[in-house]
Amino acid sequence: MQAKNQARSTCPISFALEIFGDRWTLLVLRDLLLRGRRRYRELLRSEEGIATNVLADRLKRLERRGLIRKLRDEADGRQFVYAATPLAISLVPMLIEMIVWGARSDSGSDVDPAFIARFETDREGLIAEIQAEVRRSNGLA
Amino acid sequence: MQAKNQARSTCPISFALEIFGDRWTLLVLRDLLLRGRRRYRELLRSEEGIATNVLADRLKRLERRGLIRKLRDEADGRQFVYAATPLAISLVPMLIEMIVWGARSDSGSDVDPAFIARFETDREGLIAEIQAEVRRSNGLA
DNA sequence: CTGTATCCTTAGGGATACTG
DNA sequence: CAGTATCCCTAAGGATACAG
Repeated sequence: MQAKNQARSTCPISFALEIFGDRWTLLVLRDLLLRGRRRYRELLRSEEGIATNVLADRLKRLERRGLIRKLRDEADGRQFVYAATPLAISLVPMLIEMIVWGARSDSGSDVDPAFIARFETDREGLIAEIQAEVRRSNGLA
Repeated sequence: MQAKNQARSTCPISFALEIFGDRWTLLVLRDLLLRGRRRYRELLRSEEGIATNVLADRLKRLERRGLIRKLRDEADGRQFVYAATPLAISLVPMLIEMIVWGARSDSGSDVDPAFIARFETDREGLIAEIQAEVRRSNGLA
């Protein structure tokens, strides 16, 4: 008896939603990919106030799905860090589009205008830079 | 006493998730924006099998949020159609990125390779074309 | 520090019957 | 056709105490 979720469709959006179609997963990925948070406690203290059990659950799911890996901190062997895999890093373009959409749609958002300007004029470069930064910080694990 | 959801953050991703951070909303938007489904019954018979009450609820939320409008069908005054607003249409780039990510990540997805090829070589054109098609079909309401 | 374990409550959502 | 209205049940998720 294989794990049978819920009648998997062949639609890629449906597939994506299986991974981050909930209220918390994408916020964790945001913190990992765009805010350089790599430790449990860092992820825990995000503005939205995720609960400890929920965070633990999301980290496990993301690891099972191959979006993150849990590594021992090289600087301090007693600590752990979560590193984004290439699969997660390839999600950056979508996250950027979501940020830009949200920033344009919500007057109450606090996105740096320089970020939007950069997006308008050099989308590819912006994405490449963010992805490079994640890879770099992964290397420093 | 204003409607107070849940400690709104100023993050645009958080904002976006308030609108479509669940298992169904984005599928409805997919059908409206990318599959030309405009009627209740059309939206209802998507492969994922949304329940009638859930669909009705999502359509109301989307209308309240300004992503769709419910219009009388001009061809048949007794029927209704749901039309994507510019706000929803501006979500197309993000949806496209999600599709491409899902298609690349899921071997079981059934995305047309020609779609991916077009994305690789002419992303802007592809997006513009899809958006134009939605606007056109809205005009025909 | 990095989580587990519990408890408890609510929202989400499937099934289905029904209505204008 | 285009939804409403229920019923019912489970999964999601807060709060908090505890553990390695």
